[in-house]
Amino acid sequence: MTHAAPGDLIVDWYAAAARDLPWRAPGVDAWAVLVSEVMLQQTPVARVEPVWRQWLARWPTPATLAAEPTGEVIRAWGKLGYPRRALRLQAAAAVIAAEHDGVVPDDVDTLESLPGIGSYTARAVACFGYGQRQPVVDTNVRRVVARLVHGRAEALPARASDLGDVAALAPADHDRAVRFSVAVMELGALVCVAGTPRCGVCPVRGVCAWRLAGSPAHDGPARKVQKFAGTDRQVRGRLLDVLRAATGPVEQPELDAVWDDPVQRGRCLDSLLVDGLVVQTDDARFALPG
DNA sequence: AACGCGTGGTC
DNA sequence: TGACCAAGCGT
Repeated sequence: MTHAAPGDLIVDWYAAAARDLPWRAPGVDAWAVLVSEVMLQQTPVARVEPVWRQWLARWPTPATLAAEPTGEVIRAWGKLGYPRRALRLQAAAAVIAAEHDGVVPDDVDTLESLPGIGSYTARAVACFGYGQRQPVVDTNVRRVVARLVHGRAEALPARASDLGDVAALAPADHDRAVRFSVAVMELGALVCVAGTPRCGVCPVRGVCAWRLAGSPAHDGPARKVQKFAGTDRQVRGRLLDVLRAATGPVEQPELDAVWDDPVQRGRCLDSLLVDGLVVQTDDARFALPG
């Protein structure tokens, strides 16, 4: 008797267990997929959903986003976090509009050359947006591969061989291989999670190298969790929050009120100016870019 | 290659 | 309750 390959088990599990997410609906185009993928970089699904709907209703094509004042784009990004992503997404839209006839490229290398689009996002767009057979490796997938294939408790740092590891798990059939790429991510997001994995409901528990090894604890160094309170990130967030809420340019004292330490405050405001998230007006006030 | 970059939910 | 976590990217 033959055993189903892990990739097939994961695809079949996905058919029954996948979340019903709007960017996975039939007819969602590559632009909508691209917007979702950039928003989902480090931001949870629940917070992305409403903003993604608003963006696609407002900017249904790359050209429409490219034509918008950047301040409006930053404002519409809202509190998704890491607002430089909004800047880069608009810059990518501008390249798509100017150099690709407004059509999101379907080639991984071309996608990867766009601002804010790296290895993960390029492959996600090619696979989810264009139905290509592509290994798509994010943190969830690296964790699944670490356990299922390598018998380790936690993901290793990203490395070039990740793509081959995932490709080796994919079913031979084209359509199933395409679905496998999203399915293995979903498995990592719902079952093979970072905290306590739900091995009892895992479709590949019987062939998982980590389980078969007795679920050994992670041996390497614990990865350090980044601080937030008191960091420049927090200060930048507060400064930008004031500017997003304002209808026009704001005076310096209004920004000074968000943080006591003038040195750190000044450094953060300057970095926002350097990033292009904030501009200074002729009369020395501050605003989102026009 | 390690680090900086936002925000809010969870246990 | 604060540590941990969430579909990365650029430098």
